[in-house]
Amino acid sequence: MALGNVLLVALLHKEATGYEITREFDSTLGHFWQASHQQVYRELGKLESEGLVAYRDIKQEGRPDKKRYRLTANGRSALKAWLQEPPATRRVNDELLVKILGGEIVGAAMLQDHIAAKRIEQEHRLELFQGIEREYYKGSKLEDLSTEMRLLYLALRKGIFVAQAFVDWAREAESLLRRGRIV
Amino acid sequence: MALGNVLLVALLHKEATGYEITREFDSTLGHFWQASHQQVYRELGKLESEGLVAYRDIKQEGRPDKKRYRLTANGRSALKAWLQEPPATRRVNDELLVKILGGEIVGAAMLQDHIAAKRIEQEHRLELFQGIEREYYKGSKLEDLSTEMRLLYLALRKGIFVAQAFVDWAREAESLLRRGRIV
DNA sequence: TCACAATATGCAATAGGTTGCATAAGGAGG
DNA sequence: CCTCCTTATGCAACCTATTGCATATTGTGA
Repeated sequence: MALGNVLLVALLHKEATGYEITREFDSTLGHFWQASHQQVYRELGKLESEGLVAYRDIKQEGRPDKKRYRLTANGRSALKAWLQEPPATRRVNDELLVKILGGEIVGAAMLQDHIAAKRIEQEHRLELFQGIEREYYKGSKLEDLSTEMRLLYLALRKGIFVAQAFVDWAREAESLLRRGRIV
Repeated sequence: MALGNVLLVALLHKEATGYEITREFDSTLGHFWQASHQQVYRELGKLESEGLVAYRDIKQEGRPDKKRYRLTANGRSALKAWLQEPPATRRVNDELLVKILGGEIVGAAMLQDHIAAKRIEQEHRLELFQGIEREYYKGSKLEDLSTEMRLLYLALRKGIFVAQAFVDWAREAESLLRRGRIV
């Protein structure tokens, strides 16, 4: 039921259509959770049938009506119950590490390529996050921002710490491989 | 097909039964990839039907025969092809961050609890990894170890960097929450 | 002695996620 | 003018993963 609860969080401060929520999964919310538009529509339908969200139709000519969803009182209390549960532990599935383990049959150069590609990805992420930090959080005091923005700050800092750690590790690993110390 | 390829990596240096591979998913390999015994047996059956692994029966009295699986030549080349593909990008699903985003309705104390629980988990991980590093890698030179052990060293270092970053972030976040700076 | 964990396999049902396709109109660029 | 992108929804088939159950023996601790 995790995705359902993520949708409830997305509807916490505003009403939205499935399409708008999908847009959010492509931007900010996508750094927390990812879902396809098919998943979003299917799950919104399920939440509606359970009475956790309700929608009103927005008439449109020539195309299907929009459904603008909002949280119901039941939805709000179901969300609260979920938020109070300790977060579930996710299964570890680290394809890069598995590929490193098979490094003997592909060689050091291939491993360096794989690691460098991920490092560059994380460097971009890091720059993006640091840019957001400078733009929104470095000028003003935390107290002057909305609660939502302050909570986002915690999440942003997590992104920065973890991305930086990955980049640091990748540089070390690439250097060891380059110097022929591993394979 | 990711799990299938992980099983091929597990069979790279040795033959093994489904049960033995499941044991590995509970120990070292579990830090890279996790899978249940049901998944392992099902996937081994599929790999066998595709000719990527083969087994010979080990007779046992009173209980079902063991199947000792080994990599075939086809399996080895399928694995090589997979190892050369750049690792797929995993969907982001960070339940803790989503719960932080909903922090307004549960309050600072609950968020601190959730973050602290994850921090303690990562602190244990970190201690475990640092223990392994001291035991296997601090005494001897990297060159004196097997290739497999050297590759494991890269993975171990990743675990240390990432766990440390999480712990550092968690301490910062807990401190901000404790001082009432967020909610 | 009795219960429970470990060894060793596997099926079935359900839940969750991916991929492909379909519809339909307006606007932008070549 | 024609194609592609964006807006806006959704079904169906498939693949992957989880949960619950089932079997059968040996060894260990209470």
